[in-house]
Amino acid sequence: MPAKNPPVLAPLLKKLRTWWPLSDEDSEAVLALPHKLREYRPHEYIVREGDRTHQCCVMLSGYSYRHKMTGTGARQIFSIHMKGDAVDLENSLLREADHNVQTLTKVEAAMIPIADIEALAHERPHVGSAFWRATLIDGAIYREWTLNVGRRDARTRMAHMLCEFALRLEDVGLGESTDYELPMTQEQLADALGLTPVHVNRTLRALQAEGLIERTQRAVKIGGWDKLAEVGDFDPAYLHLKPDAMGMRV
Amino acid sequence: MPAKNPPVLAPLLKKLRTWWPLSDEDSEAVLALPHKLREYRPHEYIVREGDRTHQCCVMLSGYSYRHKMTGTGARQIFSIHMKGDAVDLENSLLREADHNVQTLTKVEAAMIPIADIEALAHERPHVGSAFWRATLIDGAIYREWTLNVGRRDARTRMAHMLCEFALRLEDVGLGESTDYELPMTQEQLADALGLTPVHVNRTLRALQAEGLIERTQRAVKIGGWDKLAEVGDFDPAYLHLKPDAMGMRV
DNA sequence: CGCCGGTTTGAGTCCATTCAAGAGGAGTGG
DNA sequence: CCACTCCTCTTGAATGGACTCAAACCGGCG
Repeated sequence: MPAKNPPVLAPLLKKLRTWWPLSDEDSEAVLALPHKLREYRPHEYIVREGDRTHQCCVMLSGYSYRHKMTGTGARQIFSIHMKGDAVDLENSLLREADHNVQTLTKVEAAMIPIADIEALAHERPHVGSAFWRATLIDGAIYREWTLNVGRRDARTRMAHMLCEFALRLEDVGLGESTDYELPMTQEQLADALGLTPVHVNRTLRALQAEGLIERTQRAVKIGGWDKLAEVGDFDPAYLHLKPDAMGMRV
Repeated sequence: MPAKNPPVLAPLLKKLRTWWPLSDEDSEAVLALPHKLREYRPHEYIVREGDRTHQCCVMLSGYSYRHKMTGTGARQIFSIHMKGDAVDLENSLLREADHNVQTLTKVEAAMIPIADIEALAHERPHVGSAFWRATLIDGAIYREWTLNVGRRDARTRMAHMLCEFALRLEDVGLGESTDYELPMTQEQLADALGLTPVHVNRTLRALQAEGLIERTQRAVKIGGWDKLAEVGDFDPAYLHLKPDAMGMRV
């Protein structure tokens, strides 16, 4: 079922172009990647640890997250994914999946056979470079996440993460950097931060009491970006956002 | 100063071949990458946060580590690197370095201009794929590190890390998996594990009291691999080692 | 209306931290 | 060869940030 609608893979292309200038031909080749549309329900697994997947899931709408569990059942979330993210390259390019990817909300996705991505990367080296770079940026985000979990206290950790989400969501055009949707339960926040749900609750409410954030239902409003960034020890350099996007903030 | 000695970049080639079969021509092209030899002293910076590097440092001997500091001066180590690792691809391919790489011991390295690596990846797509995969594996190791720091207690964390080092060192042919050199101070171990040096000391000595490890000077001897792996909740899948290497253990 | 998943709050506990002091080892200089 | 210094390791005691246990509250939904 080859692509008919030109713009379906546009979010992927946008992401790839961030760090590598692609010619019109290269761009069209990306958009022409064969794919099938697929919809996931909330809380559905996209990839499960141990799976051998042969296609890559590019997100078009909704949110998902990457996680893994310890032998005792404790869970750690590594990252949140949104529009434009290719969510299981790491799993399908290596032997077998070493972690899980699960949806947070309903997700619309384009499934691309991994073989076609590889073939395209070989035919068009610039596309290959763009994918490679996207992978490197994911790595940078993982590292910051580790620093956050390993060396910051609960309050700082939480503020930092809220700042990261703000900028990433803004970057892909979802919400303002000071007011965005965040469909995570406190338990999921806890798993992302390496805390317990109870302590997340207290931390959140402390930030709220200070007027740094406002949390209604599943949305976050930031009252005073600069202050929150300071509390969260947040420097967006590691996100490697587009130069012009960088200028807008901090 | 182009390469004359054929085998200088052999460790890099070995690593690249682990996950992608390279033809003889591709292999020779990798070995023929222009490079300069360089030596670093212990504790010297290879890359500093904020640097813009234009060459890639491939380690030939010695150890180095990747780290970043919070605004309050707390440090988190993300990974340890050894023979064959290309240590600053992430930094030189993106705009500017978002973290530091520093030597642990004396290091011999081959410095390759990043432009030559990119050119080779473009000319020879299989080489590009091999580099890409190496990056993906680094990502997998970061994720496990995060899980370790975020969701395991000190004892488990330490055991897990010692297991990881054992297998990785064995894989590159440095020491046995049950007896290896580990030139890290307890303070560095603490920064890697997200603990304090004092608590690392207590944890180490507790493991030793149980007969699980023996630590003399800067070396580790593992007394009972299976037991340590169990204590450390260690499953080597995330390292994505070669299939045949995997069979040897666990 | 009553269930159910998620949130909120309190009280007590514990793992890891902080503070502090001493011991061991390697290197330097007199 | 011995002092002296610096760095790392070791151990004890007290503290504290985050956890556990537990109960109540809330809003959405069948």
